[in-house]
Amino acid sequence: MNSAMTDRPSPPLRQRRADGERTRSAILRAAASLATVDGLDGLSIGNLAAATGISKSGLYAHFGSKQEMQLATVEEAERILDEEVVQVALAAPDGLQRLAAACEAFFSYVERRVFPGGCFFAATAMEMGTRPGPVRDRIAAVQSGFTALLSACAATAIEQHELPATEDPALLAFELHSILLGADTNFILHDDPGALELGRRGVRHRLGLDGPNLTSS
Amino acid sequence: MNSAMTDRPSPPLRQRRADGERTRSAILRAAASLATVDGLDGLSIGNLAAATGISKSGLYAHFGSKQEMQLATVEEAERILDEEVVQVALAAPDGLQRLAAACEAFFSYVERRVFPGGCFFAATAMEMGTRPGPVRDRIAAVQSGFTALLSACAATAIEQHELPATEDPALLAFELHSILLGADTNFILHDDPGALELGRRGVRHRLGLDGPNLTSS
DNA sequence: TTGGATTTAGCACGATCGGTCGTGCTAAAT
DNA sequence: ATTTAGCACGACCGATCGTGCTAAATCCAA
Repeated sequence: MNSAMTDRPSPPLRQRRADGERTRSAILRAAASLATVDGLDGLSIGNLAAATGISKSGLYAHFGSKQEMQLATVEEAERILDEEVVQVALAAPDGLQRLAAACEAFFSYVERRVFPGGCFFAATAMEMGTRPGPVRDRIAAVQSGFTALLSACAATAIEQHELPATEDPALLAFELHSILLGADTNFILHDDPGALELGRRGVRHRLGLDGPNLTSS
Repeated sequence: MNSAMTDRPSPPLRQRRADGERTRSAILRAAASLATVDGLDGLSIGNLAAATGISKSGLYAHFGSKQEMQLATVEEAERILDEEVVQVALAAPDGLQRLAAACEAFFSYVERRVFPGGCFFAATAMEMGTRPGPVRDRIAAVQSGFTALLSACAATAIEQHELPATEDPALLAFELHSILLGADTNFILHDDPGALELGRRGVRHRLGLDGPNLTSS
């Protein structure tokens, strides 16, 4: 219903050159990092140019407008989140273990400062939430996708009787996602690693993994 | 250790006039609302001046700098949060009921769009989290205060045996706060009232209020 | 009623914003 | 070897940023 936004950036419709591709990647990596500190809108063309050692007009050879640049930056962040969190989770067996693995992968990804400002999508979700447009839609889609992943794992875990049948996968996914978001926010706002530990405890508690007889199994 | 920031804004050290106080309040109310949409940094002096019908330099008679204005805006938002959420919670009896009342007051405050961009502090926490300074400190203090309130209620609830003695008040406060934060974020990002309903269910579930025999008591 | 202080507006500043233009340079396709 | 086109540059645009300075309008007290 909304603007279809999966099309590639229009300006360089022809093929790309090897060195151009390299600098483009470097730009996007820097842009994704800077965006978690200054925000997607707060990230200015001039700042990004200075940070990458490229002239402003040089950037416009790669991205025709600021919005295109933001879109490409979100896609880059999506790629990083996928390889840092989603793929790690997918390496674990489906069900409860994958659920726990996904959460732990997220905590680790925040803790290792893959982005200086914490999770890219936590940082940009609130900022862009009130600004309709393709960038917001893209960020919202990533959030939905991640929640859907958690929800699917939860459903499997219930099927496998690793969680009580009374659990609602959607509700559990929401609660876990909230814990990840809360831990990330507190970690950044208070610059306190203890926030991540609290998040880990919250996940374990919610999944029933820290209770009675759980020393090694 | 950090900058002590409880001192009053310096510029209007003399006494204020009645109408000046009124316009100052009007400015701050508009600023707090705009900040939840554009961000505290994204809110520009020019925009605020246009929104309030006051000239840019007129604003500078009230706040000597942008940072002073941000600080005053945060204090205004603090006042609103207090009267919309904290005071409502304090009207309920201490313990589990107050805990539930605090969460419901928060959901209501988001739902009624007291701020157009959802909770002021959720919107600004991530934005300012990476920018050290008195504004960040102030926002962090409010967050800590709210969590402390939840934690205190939880402790009382445990004492009153409304919650199992195995509960950790700090952990419960963190989880509830995360749910509030997650509900607000999803509500804004997806423009979906269902997010608040999910949040309410999450709170009920976490407090053990939706289980077996809870029709009217 | 008048004097003094407080608001507020007008105007202008340097910096930076996103964006365009024309121009070379160089890697790749021919 | 020559053409082609992606890539990057410096200069520059109008607009807006935060921030001053100054003068006029306005209210309060004596």
